[in-house]
Amino acid sequence: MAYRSKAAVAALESLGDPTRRAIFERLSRGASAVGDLAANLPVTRAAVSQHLRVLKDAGLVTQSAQGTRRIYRIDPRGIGAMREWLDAHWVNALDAFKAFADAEETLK
Amino acid sequence: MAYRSKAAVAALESLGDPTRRAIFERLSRGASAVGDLAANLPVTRAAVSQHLRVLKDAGLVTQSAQGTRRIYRIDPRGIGAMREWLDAHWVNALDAFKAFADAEETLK
DNA sequence: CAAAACGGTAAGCCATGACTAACCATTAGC
DNA sequence: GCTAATGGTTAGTCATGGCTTACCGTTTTG
Repeated sequence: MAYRSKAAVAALESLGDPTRRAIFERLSRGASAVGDLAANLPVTRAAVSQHLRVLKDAGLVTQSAQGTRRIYRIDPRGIGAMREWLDAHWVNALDAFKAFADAEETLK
Repeated sequence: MAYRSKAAVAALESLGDPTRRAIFERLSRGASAVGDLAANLPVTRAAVSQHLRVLKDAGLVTQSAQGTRRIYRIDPRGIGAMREWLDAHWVNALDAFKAFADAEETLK
């Protein structure tokens, strides 16, 4: 589970940036090449390339070559890791909240 | 849905920071006062207070007074918004992936 | 093989934001 | 009412990281 949570942390870190979120959202609607992504964003191709590297290192996207074009697409595993992280903390939070509510109750 | 996704974005933005994640993880294991949080973190109380404000604005935590102490606890709604955001993009990604796989198939 | 298309990389600039120190406000307890 | 406890706020510093420009490598195409 340690490596899972590490993946989740990397994913959270990555999606904290607005531009990376924009890239991620675009890719979730379909795979795309670097230049095509950059054409629809207010930053240069170089910036997009750098962001894609971060997203890839975080396990959120995968890359495949098609001639000179690099096609990027969402890697569902990255989302999965985040979901697990969120769910774990959600369960914790609900337990803690329940305990809190019970304690409140017994005080009355 | 717009306001939901806005909440999700704020949550993602917040949890991009390591210190805020540490605070969030601690709170998911139980409510805590500002001073107690700071005592277990490598930053000052002031920094923790600032982070808590961000987390609160993002809908990830709630606050309640107990004497002079401010008790912070996880707000499950924040996590919920993030889950929805993730799930929406997950579905998109899976659809896109399926379409991609089908296209690959028809090429053979 | 030459030129074009496509992207990754390096160096450098600059803005954002995380942090601390100092101060102020509120509540509790003697 | 005075003191301690608790924490929010402000001003200012500094590092992180996002962006651009320029350059280089690879693959395709004529």
